[in-house]
Amino acid sequence: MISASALRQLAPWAAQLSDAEREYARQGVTLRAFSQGSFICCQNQSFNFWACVSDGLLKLRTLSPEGKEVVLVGMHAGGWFGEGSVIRNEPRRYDAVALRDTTLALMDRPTFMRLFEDSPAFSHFLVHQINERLAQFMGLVEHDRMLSPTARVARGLASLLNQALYPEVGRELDITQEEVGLLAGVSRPVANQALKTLHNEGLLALGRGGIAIHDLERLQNYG
DNA sequence: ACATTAAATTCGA
DNA sequence: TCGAATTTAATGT
Repeated sequence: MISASALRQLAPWAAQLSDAEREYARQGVTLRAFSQGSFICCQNQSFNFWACVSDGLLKLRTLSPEGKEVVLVGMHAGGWFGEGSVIRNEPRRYDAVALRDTTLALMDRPTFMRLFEDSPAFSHFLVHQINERLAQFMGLVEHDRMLSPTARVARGLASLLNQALYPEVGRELDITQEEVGLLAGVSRPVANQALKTLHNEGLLALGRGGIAIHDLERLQNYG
């Protein structure tokens, strides 16, 4: 079971709950570690937890009919995912793959459903979260054909910096260029060139094992 | 795929 | 415990 302080740190919604609700939530959340490259959950299999990245990096992905990987979204510390499958009580619609050693906080379905039904503050958070995701995906559809590697990298990074989804995130990401490639669905050298392009345009600065964002606005709307 | 460089680790005083 | 030497990891082309 997770500690009260750890829950407070991971879950912005926890602060809005009553003491009793928060304690109830805490008792339904456990931590689990996943090693780099491992599958957290697989498409078409059930995984009855709502999950939060405590530490690490992962991607949600699916395979196109031709067998090509399509990355839906990358997630890092503070991001919650899987509420859709838990609410519908159905198998996952995509895979979650750990891109580095990662620990997740997992809330079991009964706890989730009870909070969802009984706590207005919790439901409010969920609406906010789902709405923000929807906006993100609508942005993707809107720019459907722009699939240049640079644009994909720009959008992949921007999604990790979404203030609504990651309240604690700053302007800096601890992420290697190889991981950027995995998130954007491009090779490492291509990610390197894309990052260089974005740097030349003044959108970000590159460091070893990290990226500093200078212009999130333009990164989000790249292309 | 290879060359370069930064960072992390080991080793010896 | 400090710093040099070595190894490993990330980056650039």
